[in-house]
Amino acid sequence: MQTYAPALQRIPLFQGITESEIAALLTCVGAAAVTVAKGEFALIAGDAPDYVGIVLHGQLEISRVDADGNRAILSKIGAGDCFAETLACAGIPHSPVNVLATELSRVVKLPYQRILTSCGNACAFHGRLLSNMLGILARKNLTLQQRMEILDKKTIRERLMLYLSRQTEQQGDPFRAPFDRNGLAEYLAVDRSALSREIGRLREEGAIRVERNVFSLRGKAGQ
Amino acid sequence: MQTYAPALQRIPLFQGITESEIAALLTCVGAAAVTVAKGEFALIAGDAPDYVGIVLHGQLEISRVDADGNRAILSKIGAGDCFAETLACAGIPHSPVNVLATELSRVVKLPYQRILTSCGNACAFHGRLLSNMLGILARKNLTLQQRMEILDKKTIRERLMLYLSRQTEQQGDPFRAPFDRNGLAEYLAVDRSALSREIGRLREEGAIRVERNVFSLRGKAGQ
DNA sequence: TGATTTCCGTTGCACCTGCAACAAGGAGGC
DNA sequence: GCCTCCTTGTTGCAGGTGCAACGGAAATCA
Repeated sequence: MQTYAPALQRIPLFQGITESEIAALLTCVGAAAVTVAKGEFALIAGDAPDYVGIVLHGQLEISRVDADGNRAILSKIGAGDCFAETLACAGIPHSPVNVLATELSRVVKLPYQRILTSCGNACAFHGRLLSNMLGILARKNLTLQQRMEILDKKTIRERLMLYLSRQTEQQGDPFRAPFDRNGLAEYLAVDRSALSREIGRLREEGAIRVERNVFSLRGKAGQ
Repeated sequence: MQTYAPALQRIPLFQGITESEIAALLTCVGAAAVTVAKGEFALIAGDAPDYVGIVLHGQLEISRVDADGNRAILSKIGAGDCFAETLACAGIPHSPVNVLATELSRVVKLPYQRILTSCGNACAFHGRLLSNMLGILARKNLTLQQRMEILDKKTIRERLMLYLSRQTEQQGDPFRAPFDRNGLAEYLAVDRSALSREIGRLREEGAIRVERNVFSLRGKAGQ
């Protein structure tokens, strides 16, 4: 039945928990696996997100519907990703988002209340689950915060330079960005061509060096 | 000694826990209260944020120092606010930020590891503490996400309209914004005068109605 | 009441940036 | 090789926006 325990072993939520412990945990919290056909919803706006969702396989998109009926896709998730965990933890009674399967998918739902209330059994890994959960939320928090600092800047140059200096701090000086130009432009929330233009200017001024997605803050002279 | 338990009762981290339980909890996790003089640091960049900080009284500012030495103030916190909780939960070994007291302050530090490992005593409220913690992180997450959606928009008009429609969804139609113009401009990350200009245009077009910080999406005709 | 400060709207101006279109180079498929 | 698709750089243009400055209205306070 719970043949999906092995697959879960690698995702952040279950890090540090052995396969057999995961299996025990799943029955302990009353995990339920469901299949979601393409075009169907794993979670509908308005429903209570009282569980943590995990994608076993497939592809789903998280979207929000405006009052005007416009649908905005917030993100896409695949195997190993979680969903609804923030809503569940925040205790939001009605989901503001939809989770729609764009292909045949299978997801597990862990009832949030039973994640919280540690079972009577002496399952120490239950504590680990909570710890992992806190870690996931906190790291997502830091990620959001980091991008927000960038989006607070008003010019492309400021956003780019802040991004570059942050990355340089973390990865050392010549560093490889995990984006192509399009991705970087999206991350900085600016137009791609305008970004290219600004990169060109900075390069010409000798402030940065660029080759494909490898950046260096050392000017030409500095080598 | 732990005369500060009553003050803690009202902050989100301890919601649903009685005063006496809080006192027990504090000794249980080994909470330590420290006084921080004006100009001193409660947390220095590079140090291990292995605790959750709570401000009992006073005022502190969280700042980040660039490689160039420029200091950027990220936020200010006061009585009842928490700090370092995200870093602790994320397991960040070295704090990227400073927490500086701008006036004589007193803070409590709860060792994170001991928050996680529930004490041997049957303290059920320990679970509540974890639940509260998850709630805090998750809500902060949603707050960040919400603003991020706004900052993703490229024009003032789009940002403002998105903000207004979100607020209208939550508060009903004529709603009072918790900002003055300056604050709203900061939240939307745009220039104040440019925001005023755009508000003027929208009003003239009949798309919105505004009086001070009360907004309505119903056009003039709609009443 | 009068003075001071804060908040808000307005405007002129420069310029940054989004947008669209195009070209060059590279990667991969047949 | 040849073709196609993807990525990146470039450019003209229009318009949105930051910036600075000013003036009036409202609020706070003595």
